[in-house]
Amino acid sequence: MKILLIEDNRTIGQQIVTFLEGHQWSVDYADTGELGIQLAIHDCYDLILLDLNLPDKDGIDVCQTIKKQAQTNVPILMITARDHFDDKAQGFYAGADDYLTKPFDLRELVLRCQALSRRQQLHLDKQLTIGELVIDVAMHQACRNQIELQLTNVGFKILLLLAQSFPKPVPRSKILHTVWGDELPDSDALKSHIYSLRNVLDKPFEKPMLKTITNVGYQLVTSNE
Amino acid sequence: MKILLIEDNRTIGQQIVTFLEGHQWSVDYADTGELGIQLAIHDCYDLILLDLNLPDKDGIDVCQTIKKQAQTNVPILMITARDHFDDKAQGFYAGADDYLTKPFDLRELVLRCQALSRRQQLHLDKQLTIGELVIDVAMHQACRNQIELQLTNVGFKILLLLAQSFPKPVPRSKILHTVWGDELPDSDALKSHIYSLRNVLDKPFEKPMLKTITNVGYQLVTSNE
DNA sequence: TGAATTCACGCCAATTTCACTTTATTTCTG
DNA sequence: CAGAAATAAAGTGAAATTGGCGTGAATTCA
Repeated sequence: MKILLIEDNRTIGQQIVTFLEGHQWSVDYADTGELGIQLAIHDCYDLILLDLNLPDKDGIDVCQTIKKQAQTNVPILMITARDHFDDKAQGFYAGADDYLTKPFDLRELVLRCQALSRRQQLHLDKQLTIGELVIDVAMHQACRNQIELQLTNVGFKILLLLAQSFPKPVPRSKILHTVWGDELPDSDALKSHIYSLRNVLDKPFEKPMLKTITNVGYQLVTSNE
Repeated sequence: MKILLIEDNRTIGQQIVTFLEGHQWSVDYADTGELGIQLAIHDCYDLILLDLNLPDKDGIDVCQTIKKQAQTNVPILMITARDHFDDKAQGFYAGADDYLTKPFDLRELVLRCQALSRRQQLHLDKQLTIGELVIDVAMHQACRNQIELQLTNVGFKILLLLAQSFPKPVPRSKILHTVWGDELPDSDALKSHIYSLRNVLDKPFEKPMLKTITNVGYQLVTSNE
């Protein structure tokens, strides 16, 4: 899971980052609202932790801007010392998905992060069916028309991501992050993987399912289009 | 919104039901875990409020059973007096989407209900509708009269901007800036893109939607004008 | 040794440019 | 104050250009 933490207090920020990284999550850290917005819009995160009390910008504005401009529907968990009803109301109206008041138990933060991300990726251990394509996550296996696809590891990851986002297209950057995490390959390896994925997913069949959206990314489509 | 409340204490239950119904939500009420499970499985709710302290069954079990057997992936908000971390952890591991400890402000319950249902709704795509034109940002797709428009990347950007500003006209300079940023094309490329945008958006249809405002820019219009 | 990655080449669609036509707006003149 | 002429703005469509992406072989990695 890839998380963005927006928090001006570096001591608290570091503490949270350390704790979350202990859970095998990759955490980016922004100490100003402006930086937070930039990162949120240009990268793809699974979750954003937002402290409302920022020096340069109002946290509520930051939340609204991100919700409006981010490419994906990323959940936002607000962290703040303010615990009056009006503050919470303002936060939720601005689009927050959860609201935690300081001081809090770091372990509870983790629980709520998990709950939010779980909701995002609902169908993780079930069987996914997209048209004539069936993906079994647990079995690490995919079939099209009952014929098993001979996928490589990366190929499977890409296909799974595309299937989970179906019918929405997945931006290139999102695929890169999901497959390679923070350490992106130097050159464009994704292209080659898409190519070989097409060889097993599309080549042997009538109609292609993997569609390119120029300048954006890729998308799974079913025959009726 | 259709909500199921599972709560054994009838006084508290009635209080919550009344308050939620005041928000124009329809609330079903179950005072035992068994009844709650039955209702949750056979009806479709947008949200389930579950008190953990039930007489006949453990609330955690109820939560797990519902998550497992319900047809839809309905969000569950747990309500309980238990405030310890272990309790919360148990609740979240059982699949809870949010966790509220008694006593709580009923208005906060409403906020959290809204946040949960909103997140659920977001999975359905947000669409912009202007007259007979429908734009789906996530799908990167636009339809007029149910007919998909074959837009280029730039064409889509322009149309989206026009739609977002509807019914106001958008000045040329704004379009240029949105599509090309700071590095504007040397000659007047926008003219050509408007031309080709008209070819797909207006040509195949009865009435044009893309109107020129001389010396200013362009504007989307609906037929009744 | 098979999978992952890099690289170079080439195609093609999207974009840009340009020359020309049409339409709108202003200015000029009887 | 017409109505014509001049000027500016926008539309049209084809040709030129670019950049993104597909392709498959070569290379590295694990």
